[in-house]
Amino acid sequence: MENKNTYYLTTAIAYTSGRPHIGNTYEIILSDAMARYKRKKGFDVFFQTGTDEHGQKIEEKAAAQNIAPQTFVDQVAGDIRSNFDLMNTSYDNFVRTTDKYHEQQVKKIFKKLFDQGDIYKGAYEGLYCTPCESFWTETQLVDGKCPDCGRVVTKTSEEAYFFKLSKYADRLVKYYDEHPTFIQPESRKNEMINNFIKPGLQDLCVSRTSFTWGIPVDFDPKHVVYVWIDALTNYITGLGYDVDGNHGENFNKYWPADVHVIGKDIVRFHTIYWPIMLMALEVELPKKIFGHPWLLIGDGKMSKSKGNTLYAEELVSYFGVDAVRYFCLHEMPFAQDGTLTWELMIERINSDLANILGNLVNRTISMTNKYFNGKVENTKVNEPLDDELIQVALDAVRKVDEKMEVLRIGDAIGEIFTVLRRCNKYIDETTPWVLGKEEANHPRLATVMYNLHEAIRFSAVLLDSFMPQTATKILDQLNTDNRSIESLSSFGQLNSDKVCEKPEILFARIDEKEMMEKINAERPAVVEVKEDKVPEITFDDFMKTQLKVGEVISCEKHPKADKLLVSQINVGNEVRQIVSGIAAHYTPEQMVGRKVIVVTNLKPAKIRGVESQGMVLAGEDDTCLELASVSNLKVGSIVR
RNA sequence: CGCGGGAUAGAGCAGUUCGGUAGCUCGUCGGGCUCAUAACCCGAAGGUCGUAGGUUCAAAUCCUGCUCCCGCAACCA
Repeated sequence: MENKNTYYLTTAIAYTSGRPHIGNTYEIILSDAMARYKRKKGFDVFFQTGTDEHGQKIEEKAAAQNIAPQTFVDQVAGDIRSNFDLMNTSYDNFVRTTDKYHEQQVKKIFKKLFDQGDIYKGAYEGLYCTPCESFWTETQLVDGKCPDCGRVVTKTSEEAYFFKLSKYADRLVKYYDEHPTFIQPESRKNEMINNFIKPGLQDLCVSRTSFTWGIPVDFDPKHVVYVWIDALTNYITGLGYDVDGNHGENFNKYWPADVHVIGKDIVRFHTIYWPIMLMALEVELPKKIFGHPWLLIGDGKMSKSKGNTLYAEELVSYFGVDAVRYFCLHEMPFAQDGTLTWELMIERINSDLANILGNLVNRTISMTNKYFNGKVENTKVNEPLDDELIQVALDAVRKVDEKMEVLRIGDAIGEIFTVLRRCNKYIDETTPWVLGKEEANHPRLATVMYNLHEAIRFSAVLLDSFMPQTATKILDQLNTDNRSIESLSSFGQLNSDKVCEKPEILFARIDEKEMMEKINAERPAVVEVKEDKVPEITFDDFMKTQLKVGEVISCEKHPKADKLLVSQINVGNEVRQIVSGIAAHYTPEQMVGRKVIVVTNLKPAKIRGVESQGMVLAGEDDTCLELASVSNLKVGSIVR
């Protein structure tokens, strides 16, 4: 195998259906740290990211706003790009699946695969509910009927193109075996083999006729290319891949990819579909797929309905870019989902960035100014005590590299902080303020300060891949331009024997209580803005809704759904059966006897097979759900 | 039995592959220091490793059952 000095890494391309939240942003921060580190190590790095801009969802969203899909994705892609830029990420190329060169190649790839027999025209068979225009599988049906409307479904088939995956299954497994680190973390490899490959790979549906916002199939224009071939191929089209072999320079130079960094939810597409596609195209396979974990907010996954979505912009506005980068990179476990809360964020900033890092730089530079007017000089009055500090700094260079090799980014940063902690301890051990009192001790003091500067320089050079702005600030303050990783090969290469600046606070300590008050005061405003967007209705519109007081006579759990309760409710002239999604908050016992407000003229519907004849009113915020209840009104009373 | 992940000190996590004294960071308490951003350094308390069994000289780690949590799916009239 040739020893190439290039390094190609990619993120997954972001779907342009809406504004990217911090979980989406996390992926590019992670990748950026890897890209920067490899560059520092001397690799010729090509770092690609981009946006996935086709599909039904986007077509619908654009239609809802009454704008062209292209206009819609232009806007969102712009938002995503500025989000990435805000985080100071150093991507070399930003691919959009609506880019002309990409669309052209996708068409050609599809044609080639068809011509060579890997793609064939078949029928997408399923159980179709005509009124709902939806396909369902056996298991999705409720009592053999459409889970949406309860009507009878018919076995229908729709014309579609399929990719013969099974043909390549053996080769894929062989590739896994020959490249044991292909899938990271490794646990996901077994998941893929056991769940998808062993049971036999199903042919993959690679075209759609149900929407038009996509790349048309050249030779059969009522089809558009479905997401797999469209999106995954960006990794090669972005480099200038050409089906006919007239590749761009970048493709010849950088392919195969060294690593695709992706979310753990799409590991399957990248470790099965994508390699098989490449085999069919006779293109080399990527070397590694890293399925990173998710960044969770508080207890659960981010969701707009919970109101716990966090955006990078917002976090940056409170804490700054590097603090957010630090948190994402350091606090995320390798294989397990990580948690982000405001409190944890503040805790890490105070403890790690302000106390250990910022304060160290500050106190060191202050002392240099105080004792030597900013002059740094290695007087080489060494004591055995110094050796440990020096060793820790040297070890860190190797350890960071080892951790980065196995994609343990959080652990790599931890190694840098070990050096910083050791520096603080070294100050305590050498007590510069005591040495400073006697002129005779100044040569020793100068060495102590030199060692400190040098150890800090080590840390800053290593930190540069993770917190570039901070690293630059530190090195500027140290007034050194010796910033290469090579300059860490031995201790003592600090070339700033001249001066250093007055210390500047790198990270201010945050008063948690104050900050939380500020955040809480500012954030609910966001929710209110959203509500303003709900269109006005007239009085007549409102009066179309009939609301009555009803009393719950009996209540039980829905037999086929965890979140639902089925209540029998007396609304005066009759008893209604109503299904409500409140099982997480109320037990059936708590429901019985309660007087609630019921929408009585709502069109009945089947929910998970049980008929619901109305709706019980309830309110919800981010922490609780509560029924709207009355106590004195008679059953059957009209509510307005 | 729909699929998958998880349960380790008050909080966030490592350790589980390949059994051998239960670890890190934050927080708490006590002490030291004063160069520094009420920062730094030292020390202490705090865990029957979800639960019940099994294998073993030895189990957080391997095996089996169970409970609870979380995602996906379904669904929120």
